[in-house]
Amino acid sequence: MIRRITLKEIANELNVSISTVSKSLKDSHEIGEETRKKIKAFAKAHNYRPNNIALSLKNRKTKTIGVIIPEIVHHFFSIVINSIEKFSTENGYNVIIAVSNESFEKEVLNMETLANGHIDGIIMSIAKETLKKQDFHHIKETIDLGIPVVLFDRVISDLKCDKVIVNDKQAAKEATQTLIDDNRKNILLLTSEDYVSVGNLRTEGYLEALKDNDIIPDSDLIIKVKDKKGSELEMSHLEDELEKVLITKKVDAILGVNEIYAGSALKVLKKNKISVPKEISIISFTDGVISRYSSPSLSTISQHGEIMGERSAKLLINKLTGKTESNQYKTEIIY
Amino acid sequence: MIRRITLKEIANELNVSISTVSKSLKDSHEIGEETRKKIKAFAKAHNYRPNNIALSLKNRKTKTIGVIIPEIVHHFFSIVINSIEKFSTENGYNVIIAVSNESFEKEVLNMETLANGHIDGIIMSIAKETLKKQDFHHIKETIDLGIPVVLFDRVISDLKCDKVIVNDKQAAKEATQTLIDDNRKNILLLTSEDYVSVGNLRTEGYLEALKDNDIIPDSDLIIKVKDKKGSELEMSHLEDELEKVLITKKVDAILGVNEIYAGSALKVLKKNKISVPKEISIISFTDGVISRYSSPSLSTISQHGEIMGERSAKLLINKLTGKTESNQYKTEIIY
DNA sequence: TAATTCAACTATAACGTTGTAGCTAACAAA
DNA sequence: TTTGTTAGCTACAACGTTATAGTTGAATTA
Repeated sequence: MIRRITLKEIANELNVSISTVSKSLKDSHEIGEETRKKIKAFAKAHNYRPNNIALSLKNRKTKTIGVIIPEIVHHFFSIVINSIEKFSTENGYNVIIAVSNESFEKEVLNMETLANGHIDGIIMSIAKETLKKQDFHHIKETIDLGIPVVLFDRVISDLKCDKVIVNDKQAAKEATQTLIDDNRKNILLLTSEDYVSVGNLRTEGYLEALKDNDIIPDSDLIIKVKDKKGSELEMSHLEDELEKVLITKKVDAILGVNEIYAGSALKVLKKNKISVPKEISIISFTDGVISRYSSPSLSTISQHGEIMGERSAKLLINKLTGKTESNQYKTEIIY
Repeated sequence: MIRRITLKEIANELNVSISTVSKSLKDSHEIGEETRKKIKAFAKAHNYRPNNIALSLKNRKTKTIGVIIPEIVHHFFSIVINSIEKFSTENGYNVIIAVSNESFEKEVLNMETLANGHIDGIIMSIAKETLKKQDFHHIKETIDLGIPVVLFDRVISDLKCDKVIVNDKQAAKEATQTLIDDNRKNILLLTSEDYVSVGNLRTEGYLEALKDNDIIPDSDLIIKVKDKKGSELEMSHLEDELEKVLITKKVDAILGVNEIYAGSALKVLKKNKISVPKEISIISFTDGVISRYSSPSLSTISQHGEIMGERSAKLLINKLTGKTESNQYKTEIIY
């Protein structure tokens, strides 16, 4: 086991001062060429690497970005992380991951840990429970400490930070319009509870499209899926409810606010031998793999995970490198 | 913006020395109770948090684990990461993510960055290209620096580190046996090229099971999928080949070494109106979501991503905390 | 010859901690 | 009175780095 060599050790070995070594390695002209060469050769031979922790302490910069996401085993979020990681690495930043598991408490804890630790800034998507509670003190405090934050996808508006969102309302509206244009007017909406802003916006878009086409929304056709962490149970519940609606109501299209819901719908339709998309057409927000392997394919509305990750990372890194004013906040909308 | 308060600042405010503050906050009995109380109250009021970077420098410990994986948008790996993150957080460690994208060069780079940076140890799964090259100098060097490494899933045996693997050979053998017991003796194997140890072991298991049952392996029934990064192309190539075999050969079962291959197979079978599992049964190694939403469901062999992640993290943290000898290496096999 | 300049280096402080050793005043023991 | 003990504090070094402000000795200038 070979411990990494330090400037001090090099200095001792070569009988010069630490400063001389430091400056030589930085090719400072304060140091004579001969000495410089000798020191650089020695450092190279001993595979010298500066200690990044010491540098972090000195520069008050860690070159590391913290990412807090609600889930990691989730196609959309894993795409975003991948994209954040890619862009960050290209720009000399490391990425630390923290998972809130949709829990408020865990999110607060994650935030604390990151804010006290080895990171320069945070990219996050807010947990469902946090959105429900509407308690964002932890985010505010982090921002107050001078740690830049970028929110993506699940965002709240009154925080002093950059944001990256999909124009969910517009996208849902357009999707709904597509269905209507296809002469499908009995559109079942599978959405989440109201406190999830994304689901909410998509519902708004859906409603707006109906209104534009003078269709009166039928509340029986809007299923708000209750979020019971256990998800398995949640899904079977959704499936039951769905089956009920399909019997009592005429439905010729389904709009799902995420791929899990749409996947469940597909399953129910198959079970009931309803042909897709002939009898019922499904459109879903997704970035998932599911649709790729289910037949028939679902029409999908991309959530642009990749763009989202890159934009978020770019916004944060621009703040960190001083390329954008630290007191000016942008909201990027991805169409 | 409020900068975090330091010991020095507290000391100045209260007209005591830095040592006194440090000791008070650690409840040292060297300091009088009154002074201690006063300092603790002041620190609390000003929300004092120790600077973890300074501590890292002093203690030569960062309480951070680096993870290098070939891909992140991948169900198996995302499960492993999730599990690593969970276990690590519970034990006071942060997790830094690096993605090799199956590239040797990127893996070496990742390794370098991590080894110079804010981490105490590394958990990794080796990139395909690295396995192909059989060049592991970067891993060796990291280990030589005294940074403990844990390998999972894609492992090579002659490195001085802990390893966590699935008993792939055994699992494949058992799966194959199941098929044979079901009176399916014309089993098509969809596997990867030989340098991927996992695929290789599974192939071995497959062959062994055939041998045990006195079935002579038919090389036409073993499709080794060439890995062309682009994956889309790769898949359509696989599908073509598969279709060809299905025409020329009798096949009553398919064993896929991963879920992507199995998914493709399923697609082809559907396209050709071959009923699954009546005419052809599919068994696949996977942890994926795909099978959950494809009908009929694939029989799957779990890769135990969760257990794998946890075991890896546990092995590493045990090394880091000195619970296990630093020069003793374990290989854990998950059945 | 004395003052000036300059190249080539070194010393020091600082980033925020902590542990060890050292100091001081008060009191007890001899 | 002198010595010893102790409580309660402070000073200092160290972790590894860099930027700023010195310090040399030799060559150049007046």
